[in-house]
Amino acid sequence: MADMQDEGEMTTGNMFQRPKGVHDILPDTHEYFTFIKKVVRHRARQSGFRRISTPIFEFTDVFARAVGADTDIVSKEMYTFQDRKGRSLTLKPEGTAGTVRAYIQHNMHTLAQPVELYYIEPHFRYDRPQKGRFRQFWQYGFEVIGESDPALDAQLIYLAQTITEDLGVAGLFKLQINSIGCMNEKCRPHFMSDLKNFYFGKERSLCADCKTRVETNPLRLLDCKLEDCRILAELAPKMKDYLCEECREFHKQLLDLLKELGVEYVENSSLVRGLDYYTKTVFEFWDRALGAQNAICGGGRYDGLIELMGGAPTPAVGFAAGIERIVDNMKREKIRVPKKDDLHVFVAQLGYEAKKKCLTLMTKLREAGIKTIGALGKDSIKAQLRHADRFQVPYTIIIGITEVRDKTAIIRDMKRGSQEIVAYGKVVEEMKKMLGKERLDTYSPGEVLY
RNA sequence: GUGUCCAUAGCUUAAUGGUAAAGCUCCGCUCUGUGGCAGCGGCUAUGAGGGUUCGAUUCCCUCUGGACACCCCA
Repeated sequence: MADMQDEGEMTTGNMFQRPKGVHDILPDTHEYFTFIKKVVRHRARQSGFRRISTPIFEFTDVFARAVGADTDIVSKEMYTFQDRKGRSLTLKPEGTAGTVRAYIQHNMHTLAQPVELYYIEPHFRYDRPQKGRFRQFWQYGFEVIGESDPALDAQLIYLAQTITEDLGVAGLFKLQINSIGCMNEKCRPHFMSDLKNFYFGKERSLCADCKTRVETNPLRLLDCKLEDCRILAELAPKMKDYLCEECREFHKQLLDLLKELGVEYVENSSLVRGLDYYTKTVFEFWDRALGAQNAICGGGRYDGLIELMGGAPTPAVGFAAGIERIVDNMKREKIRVPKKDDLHVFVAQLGYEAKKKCLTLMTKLREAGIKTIGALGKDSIKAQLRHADRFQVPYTIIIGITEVRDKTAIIRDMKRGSQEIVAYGKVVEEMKKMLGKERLDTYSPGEVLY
């Protein structure tokens, strides 16, 4: 497990740096995050998924048990620390373990099955950062717990596909799919023992990592990228030939249903995924350009996990997608997202009496759904108008001592450079009229996003 | 965890073993009640620590951070 202190203390001096691999999401990028969350929520609701948030940290065992002690995630990528009573806690590296823990703990098996949940949460992995990979990153994910049927897998994959389409990046990715069988004696265990036998005596030809994998995690031998290991992997027994009757039929149906749904896929027998809990279906959406960090989305079926975590035997399937990677792709493709932050009106004031009037006027404008900003800290009209220009507002309202005295206000059309004088009491009404079909930002609790 | 490259102002870049330069931005003024343009002025920097040296921003070491790849994954 990663020791959180092995990188020393933060920099001294008059400037703070960020810890390695974390980043600030600035307003321009948040436009993308907001949009993605909106799409996810929309598609989730359409299919009856309901949102869940599990804690940022859990007892370390939750992940060690669910993800698998010998996986890379658990053995070297977790943010693990002790609390004041010496209990080992870990920042969540993925979303399924916590969700399953919650399913069991809250007796969700008493709800109508399958239980369909989704999440949009930050996750943490202690890993060397690079393109599309950070130590804190956001994922949205979907889990369908409580029933087993290829149609559920198909529907879930279709949902994953639909969301990437909505986000405009579907064309960049292609679905890779495989079945890694189940724990039935005749299925994966049989395959594993034959796989071990195949590698028996061939250890010399393997890389250091793979030498240990033979014992700890033989499945991963199949997707080692090193040349020599790959040659052996080609010759090794194929899971496809070992699937039990049930798994074989399950997978066949799934592929058939995907065709029915019009989802393109590539069968990839070396796709095994780095988490131990998967059974039967595994899939990832890969960058067609075949770069590094090419998966934006991955998941699969995990029929054994709920039982492994202490619940009743319960089948389930799920996936998660990396939001930063999607944003990267959207930016690269120059995909624009709807901007909801554009301002409608700038309020400029001249003199203390006018400033007082402006304070209340701004409040009224905002209550009416007109997105309003001012520069109450600036005194010169020049500086204020320059500000108005910077914010690209269509209109500026100007109130000075003359206007206070006459109970009026000036409304300036910033594009045309023309302006007119209106009665102070009618400003809000007048502004609404001028903004016309602009979407006003009225408050409705159901629409609050965060 | 491994490898390669990198770190000068808010941003982009320049220069030097001997007082660090510019463009853009920001703020102000010209213009004391009207933005975009122009002119002028101002603020702000050698990531941190140590070493070599008369002197280090420059050379060396360590740390921290950044970029990319490997491993692995979202």
